[in-house]
Amino acid sequence: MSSATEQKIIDAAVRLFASQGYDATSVQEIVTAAEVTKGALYHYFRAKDDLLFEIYRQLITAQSADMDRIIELGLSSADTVREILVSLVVSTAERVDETAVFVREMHRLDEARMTEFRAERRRYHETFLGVIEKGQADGEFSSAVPADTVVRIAVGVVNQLPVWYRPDGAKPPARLATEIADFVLAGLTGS
Amino acid sequence: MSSATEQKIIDAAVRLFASQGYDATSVQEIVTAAEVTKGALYHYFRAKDDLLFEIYRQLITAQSADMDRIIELGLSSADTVREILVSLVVSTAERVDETAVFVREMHRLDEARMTEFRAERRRYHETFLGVIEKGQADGEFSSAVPADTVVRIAVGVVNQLPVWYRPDGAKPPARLATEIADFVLAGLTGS
DNA sequence: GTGGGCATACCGACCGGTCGGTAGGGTGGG
DNA sequence: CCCACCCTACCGACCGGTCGGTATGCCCAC
Repeated sequence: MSSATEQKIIDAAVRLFASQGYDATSVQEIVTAAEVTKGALYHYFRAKDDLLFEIYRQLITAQSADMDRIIELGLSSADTVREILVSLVVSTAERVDETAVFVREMHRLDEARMTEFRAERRRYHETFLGVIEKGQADGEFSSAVPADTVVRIAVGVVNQLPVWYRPDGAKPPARLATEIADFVLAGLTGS
Repeated sequence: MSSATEQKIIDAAVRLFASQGYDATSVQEIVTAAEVTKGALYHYFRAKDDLLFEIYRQLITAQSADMDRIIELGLSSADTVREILVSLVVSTAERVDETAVFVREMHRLDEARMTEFRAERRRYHETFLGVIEKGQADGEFSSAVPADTVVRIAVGVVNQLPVWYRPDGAKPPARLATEIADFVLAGLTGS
């Protein structure tokens, strides 16, 4: 449960962190943008980096839930991979700022949170990896390229999306998602 | 021409920026790590962010030169793409720290340098794009997926490489490069 | 002797975080 | 019904400390 004030602060923080970076954004800037005061911020958050962690948590939770939901559908390997990629690209496009912050400032987490976060990311990777390896074992995918490299490539594109994606660009997110999925599947099934 | 002191400063800066981030690294830390003093740093650089720009410049210059050299060989489209990818992956693996800094702190450049940098990156992208489009026009590659998406995917993997690549990992850079190139080429030629 | 290559001491701005205080809505004893 | 009490949400001036940058001068190679 998060109050309206709390969400306003997070929204402002995401926007500012994405455009200027975490360290370059002062707490004062955040509260000014959120139209609250420092007192309010430190009432809800113990420290500035709690904001970062909260942003990550929201993002990872949503992505993991998406993937789990898709896998449970029990589609073919190819369709599962396609759905995972499409949902990942579309949801990332909807949250470019969060993703940009996440990619750039991840390393600023403290030890404990970094460990927790790495575990969650590892789980995500290995689930995705499992889907591809199953497809290769079934003969549905080519085994020419190792599954872990394919996962790296897929995750790589998505994480770089904030660098070039513009909401007002020529290609809508769904189109981009389809193109990326097509390419990855062509690489998996071809040759 | 850069003096030994100048290069020591840049090397130390790259290492520290990569592990802690630009803002979280103080000028004092840099000069201590480089075993020089602030006087020396401000003798060679006008400001802290000159260091950033110098790091980018060295990276982009090297990559552009690599690509130009490969294109001049006049290989087939497939071999040209393969060589570009292999050289990109290998040289990025050799410069993980520089790439990590580049990806994470790029947005901190001031207006003028950002414009200059964007022009250089654009040139790189369009050259790569041209190679792929030529292959598609010749019928050597499939046109199923637009060339610009392929470029985005390729550059995306490389830029995310610092996140997961470890020099002491199981796969040597050349192996990784081959796998990535195989996958991209499978996507380009298949289906 | 003079200028490039530094060293050292220092400045002012700014930042994250604190802390004493307040406004206002709920609530329970009389 | 009401008022004393309290508690949550919030305010904003302020502090210790750090940081990028500068001013000044030494020193040695030419």
